[in-house]
Amino acid sequence: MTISDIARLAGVSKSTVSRVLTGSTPVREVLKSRVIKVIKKYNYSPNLAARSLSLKKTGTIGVILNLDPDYHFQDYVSMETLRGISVTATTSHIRLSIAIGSVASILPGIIAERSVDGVIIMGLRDGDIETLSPLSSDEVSPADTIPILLLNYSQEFKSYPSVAFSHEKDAYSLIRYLAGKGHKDIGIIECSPELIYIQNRKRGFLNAFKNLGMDFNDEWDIKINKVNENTAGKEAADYFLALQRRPTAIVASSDNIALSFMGRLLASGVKVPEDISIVGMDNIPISKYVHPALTTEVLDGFGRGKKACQMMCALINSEEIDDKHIFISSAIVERDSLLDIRTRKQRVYFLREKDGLYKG
Amino acid sequence: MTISDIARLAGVSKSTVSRVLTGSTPVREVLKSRVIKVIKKYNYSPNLAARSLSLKKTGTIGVILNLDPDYHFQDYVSMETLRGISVTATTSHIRLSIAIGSVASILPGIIAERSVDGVIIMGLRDGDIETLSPLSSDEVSPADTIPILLLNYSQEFKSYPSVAFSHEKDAYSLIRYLAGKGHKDIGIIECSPELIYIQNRKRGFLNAFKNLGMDFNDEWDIKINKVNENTAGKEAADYFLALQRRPTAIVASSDNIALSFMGRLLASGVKVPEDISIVGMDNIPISKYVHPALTTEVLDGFGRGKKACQMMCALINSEEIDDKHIFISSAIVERDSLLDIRTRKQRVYFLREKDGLYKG
DNA sequence: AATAGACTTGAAACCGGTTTCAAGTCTATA
DNA sequence: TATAGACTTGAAACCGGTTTCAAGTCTATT
Repeated sequence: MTISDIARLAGVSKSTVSRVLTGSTPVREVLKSRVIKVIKKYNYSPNLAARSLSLKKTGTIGVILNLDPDYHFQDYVSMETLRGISVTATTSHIRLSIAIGSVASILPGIIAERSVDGVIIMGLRDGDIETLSPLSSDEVSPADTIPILLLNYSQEFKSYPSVAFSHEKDAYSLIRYLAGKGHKDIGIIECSPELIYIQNRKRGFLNAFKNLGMDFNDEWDIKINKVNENTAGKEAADYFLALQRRPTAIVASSDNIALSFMGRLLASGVKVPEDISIVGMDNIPISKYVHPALTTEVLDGFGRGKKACQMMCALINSEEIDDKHIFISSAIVERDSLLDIRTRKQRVYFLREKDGLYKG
Repeated sequence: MTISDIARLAGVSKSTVSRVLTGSTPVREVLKSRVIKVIKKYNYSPNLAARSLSLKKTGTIGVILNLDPDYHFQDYVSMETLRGISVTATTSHIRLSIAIGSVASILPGIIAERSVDGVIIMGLRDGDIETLSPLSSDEVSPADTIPILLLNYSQEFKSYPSVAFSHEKDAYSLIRYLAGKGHKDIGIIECSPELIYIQNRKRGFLNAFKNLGMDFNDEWDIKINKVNENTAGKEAADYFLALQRRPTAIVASSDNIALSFMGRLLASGVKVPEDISIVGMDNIPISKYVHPALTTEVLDGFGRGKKACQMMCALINSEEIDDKHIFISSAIVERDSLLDIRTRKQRVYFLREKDGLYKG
């Protein structure tokens, strides 16, 4: 079923059918309704390839998950982001093309073949900047390139628009929050310290320590280069268990690390939160239901995806955008794995349905 | 940069450039190398829309995640499946277009606009069959439709090819395995009993009980209609805690349920596995690292995705396929949440790196 | 040396839409 | 009633590829 078939069946030219479809030019009511009837009858929808070719627009957004494709997704927040993008795209009748793998291997191809109108990149790393730069150099005419939107922010990438979590600010708030609960001795688990967001968080932590007049003990900052977050938690636990003097609270760079860290501590007879408080990040669903329930930072992945999709649509339509860089700030949800060491009271959380959020 | 530009720059006709690109017809070496040089120089790649229009093939596979888009992804295995599809597609130079939402609202559109060469549907439900059937009726000419591949299997859908887990057989094996550990009193948590795979599992369970001469106690079969698996676990725990006589082992329909169920039991002072053994399903990464480590059924999501992508490619190319229905069987990984009640010995698992698998 | 057959190549048609352009129709005004 | 201007519509060009078809060139055989 093509536009010519519809035209023939409705007794008009294909130009007229096209005008009815796009609404670009008014069509007499009598013809219009005749065309619509035929379209409905045969459930006709214009061929995407033909339309894209003519309009020089594909109606598709590309999403690159810049991950090692050989490893599991373990990343709840990324999946929530994807869901946010998808739901928003669907309501705008925009298609989504996704690819998992390195930006370097994926991006040049999709730009050359013009299969999408814009690209959203998740999880860009420092080294990947070299892949992007030739695309925005002076040699390339603007017509030969497409908008690129990043889902993380760094100084190095700041020429590209972004929708990212405000990790630095959030990390600062978290330390202030813990200090408010009486914690002065705070440890940090940094998993994959080469990741940009881990570095941003680190800056926030250090700033908070400095401004709050707290010591930052290097011995309590463990860096783990592990893709598998679960063994990272175990490794970190073994490290802290071996120390003479331990922090009263430990901040992990994800809930997965926090949970496996906590599992290992519990198995070793350490009491959480009585001996050590634990704070995670991500608010993965299970974190609310483990025992003790995990105190964690809530990252609104869905919101990030939604904003990203909206911003990408604006970029594609060359609309004015207010902010080139949008930041999504986190909240802290306090559950049982955190002890207030001034009162030595732990919250009894497990049965509650609703989380009380603290926005820093 | 278009094919005509390349042709002009190389001093040949665009037919010749096309022949160099597709390899459809031999081209003299001298011209060929001239064309290739120009293509390389300008990093040219044919426009996807134009190519699709001409070839009547998009080189794209559609994936529909038939989920309520308003709810979180919580499904590790589905994400692993997506990863399997993606990795396999990428190596075959095939694009992936994904959509999250109901089949009914998504499928007719993508078929009408011909934006993909085939569709893989995840999580089809019983009611959705009505959306599919008009597409395969006699009224529709074969040229107007595209291959559809399902990622779950049911009697009702069996006219469609599928790549699915062998839930019925696996459930049977699991009961036999538990019986081998001395468990005669086994409970079941069925979350969302309207789902096809839950029904398939149920059949396997019942068959096993019957064939092994074990009683199936209806009181120990709790059905929970909850989208949120975590509250489901809590609810199930409350139910079993209130019973006079409890089973010695409980099988949950996912790790998430098992973990929140276990969390609730532990918080109530019940010992796992001494009082109750727990078995999950999915083998989500964290299940290996909680305390006690969860015994669970391993579903090879990645493998399912890989097979699905391969099968879809075969369907698109109208190749002969050996089996219309491919089944991926699970394995059991035994960790600490399961007690052998003949010896009353629990395995000490937590520190082990490698899982010992049992294939039923 | 003539000719059949294989090989190579470019022109033109085609895929299915959108849009420009020009022609035809209708209405309003002088 | 003649004519300007607005409105409606179809023909044709175009988007950027692939493929058919026919013509030209080259080699091999008689």
